[in-house]
Amino acid sequence: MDQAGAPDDTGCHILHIDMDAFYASVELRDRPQIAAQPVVVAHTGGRGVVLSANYIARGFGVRSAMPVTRAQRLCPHAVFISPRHDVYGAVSREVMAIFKAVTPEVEPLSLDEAFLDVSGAVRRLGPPAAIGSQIRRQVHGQLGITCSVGIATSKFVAKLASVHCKPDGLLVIPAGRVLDFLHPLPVSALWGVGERTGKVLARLGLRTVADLANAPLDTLERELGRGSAAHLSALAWGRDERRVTTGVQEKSIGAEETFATDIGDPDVIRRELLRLAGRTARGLRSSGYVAKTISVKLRRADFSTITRSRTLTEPTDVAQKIYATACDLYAGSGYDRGVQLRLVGVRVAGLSAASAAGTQLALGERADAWRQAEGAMDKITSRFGSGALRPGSLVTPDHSEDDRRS
DNA sequence: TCTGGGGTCCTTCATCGA
DNA sequence: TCTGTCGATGAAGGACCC
Repeated sequence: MDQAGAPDDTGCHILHIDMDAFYASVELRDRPQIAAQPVVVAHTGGRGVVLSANYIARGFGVRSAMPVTRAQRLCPHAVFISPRHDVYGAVSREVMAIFKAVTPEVEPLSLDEAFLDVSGAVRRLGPPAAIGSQIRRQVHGQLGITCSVGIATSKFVAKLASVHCKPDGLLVIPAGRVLDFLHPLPVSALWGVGERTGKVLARLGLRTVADLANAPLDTLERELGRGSAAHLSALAWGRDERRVTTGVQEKSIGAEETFATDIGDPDVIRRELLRLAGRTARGLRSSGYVAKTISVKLRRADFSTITRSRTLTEPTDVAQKIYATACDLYAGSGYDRGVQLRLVGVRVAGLSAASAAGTQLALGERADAWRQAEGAMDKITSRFGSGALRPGSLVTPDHSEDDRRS
């Protein structure tokens, strides 16, 4: 979908690069014998959803985030593959390395996409469109997968451009053509318009970005709140001042789990909280953070969800502390009286560098002992795998720790 | 149809201290 | 001393994204 002729990329220094059907493409690269078949990456045999589908499967109506059971009905002859997150992570690091060889101004958004500001690379590598083409060739040649590149004067328009030229395309939106490109699009194309906001806008008769751009701001404020109204109105006029930022700091770390079948037994729930607290604490330690606020998420069988949180007096990265707080919050929710749950989650926020918090942590001798013990466990699991060590309460005769997963 | 898991951001409400 | 106000902060929930 390359544009014919040389597009006018003057001033278009922002590139949005997005791998095409990333997980599925990696799987196809490693199994070329199924390249002509519909391929779906998902956890099967439970309550999983589709993580990625190749374009053949999409032709049957299969989409990301769709329940696996539905995907199986739509495309029963598809090849269903369990995800290999470690492989995707490794490919992602190679992709990001290619980007960083072009410019240090790289802002990863997820494993498979990033913004690049190439204003500093133009003199060395040529105009933005040429840089985009070079990156596409390099990703394909080096990694065997394809990507799409959107090029514009702002992040938001660059992102829409890459969506527009998928798969395996490159699209430049010249500075003077932004509104021509933007205004015919449906409002759902805007960042921040999901199912809920889409319904509100539809009720107001606003279907295209042009409709939204020309809507009275006070009406939008009344319906959506001041912040969202200003945000969407600015986007609808192509205004997006956000710069490409590198080294974005994480704000929270957590883990959650959906059970294969709903569970009401508080002992089982607490065991799950212990496991999730362990995963969360390991995430904190491997990133070098401690956290001050701990929250639990509890989702009932009918999908209604509550969260409960508590801020500690001192930050922690100790699983036992996170677990104890999570249990307290679970008890305080009243859900520990046999309420059937389909999901539990543990999340920590208010992150700060563990190195800066070291002296405070040492004040609690007991916490410090736990910390040292869990640090030793980290070393063992990093060497022998995550199954090598676990708290005694997670060892059951008939289940491995990870068998509970749907 | 039946909804994962990891996140961010925003809004609203309650509380507390000045 | 009492009351009202205001800003900061925390908690909770929801919408959204990939």
